Amino acid sequence: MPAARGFHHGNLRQALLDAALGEPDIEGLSLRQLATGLGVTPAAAYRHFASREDLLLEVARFGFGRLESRFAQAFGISQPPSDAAQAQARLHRLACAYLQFADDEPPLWRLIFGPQGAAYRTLAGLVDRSSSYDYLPAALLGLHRTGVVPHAPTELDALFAWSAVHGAASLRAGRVPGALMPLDDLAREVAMRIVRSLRSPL
Amino acid sequence: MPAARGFHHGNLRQALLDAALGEPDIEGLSLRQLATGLGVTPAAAYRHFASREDLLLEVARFGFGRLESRFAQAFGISQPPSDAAQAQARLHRLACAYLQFADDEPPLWRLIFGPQGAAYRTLAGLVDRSSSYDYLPAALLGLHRTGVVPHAPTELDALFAWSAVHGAASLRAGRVPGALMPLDDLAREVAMRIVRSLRSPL
DNA sequence: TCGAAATGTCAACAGTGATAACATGACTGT
DNA sequence: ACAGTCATGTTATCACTGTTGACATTTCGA
Repeated sequence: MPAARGFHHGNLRQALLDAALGEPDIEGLSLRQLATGLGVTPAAAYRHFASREDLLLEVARFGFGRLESRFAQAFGISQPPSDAAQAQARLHRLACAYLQFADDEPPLWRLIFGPQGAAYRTLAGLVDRSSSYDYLPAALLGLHRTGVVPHAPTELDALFAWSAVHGAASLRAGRVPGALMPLDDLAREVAMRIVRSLRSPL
Repeated sequence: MPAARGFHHGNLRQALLDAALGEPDIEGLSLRQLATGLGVTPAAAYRHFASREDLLLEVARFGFGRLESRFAQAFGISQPPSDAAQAQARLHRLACAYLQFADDEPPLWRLIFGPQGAAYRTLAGLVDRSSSYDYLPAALLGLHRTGVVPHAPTELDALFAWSAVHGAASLRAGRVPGALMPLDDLAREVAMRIVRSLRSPL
């Protein structure tokens, strides 16, 4: 258990993580710059992280936590929605949270969902056992329970919904022109169409 | 105009591009390794590319061309579909092409749609004026013309469709468990739900 | 044929991740 | 209070990277 302030620098580990979080291009950061920027020798970083990759993995882990807490807050109290409007609002909030994360913290977004993101996610064991998987299906189930949607949503329905939201966030993060509308509008349009895809007959 | 075979190596430029295409991690490639692997001095590469980034940009340009040609082939003859089934098949083929590209050439996919992808796309000026933008809207329009969909699809409809397909491809490329079904099935499910989202009332 | 342009080599620079050997601050048990 | 041990830092160094400038050679056109 590291003391609140060590001797030379005082929890350098956290300082490195914080500095990494402040970097505009996390994947491209330089350990040496980070260390010297903190007034410490490059080699000092290796007392706290086995490698550069290890640092990035830790940052990714933190980023996932942040995303998941956004989800949790957007999901709201886990009581089943009593109202159709409530159920739809919940889905809308989830879409907003996803998009907002991409908007608020592009470096973290790129780190997590970028090319190496898959590696980070699996190495950190963070997606497969993450409850992030569960928010969307739960929201869809709420739509069914409140009568918005006739059939109980399947796993494929959830995957489709996730694809749509994730895709929208990706296009937005990628500055694709069409996706650069006010965030709330985009979220609403996406959520609305997900609902439509679920209640269309056959 | 470079001769088919130069003197020392013979069109080194193309050889470098080809070698880069064969690399498992294009963004992370080493110019020196690439050059020495081709039996040539590192500095030689700079006779053909201003920088490493310039090489990657060229590769990205090529990759976009490949993706677009897949789209073109999937779209098929540009005659308006006479049949509802034809219109739906066209959308399905487009989804397949997108997913297949992600499946067939992960390195290119990551390069193009990864974190720096936006930079490459804009620097290369390849997305904004690319006809890749037009295939999906055209396919949706075909759905309307053949009576599959009641209303003429809007730009937002096209954006949503793109998000769904792109998101599915991203999740698949990211090895998200749910997306690892046979490609054809995934494409079918996604295309079907896009259609549903379009023909649902209100 | 001869000069210019294209294309390569060589040598060097600064910057990077990483490691081994060493130094020192800070805690811990007696 | 002291001695020892561990945690944490420094120094020096390695191999590797992108990039550049000065030089060499090959090819091609006037």
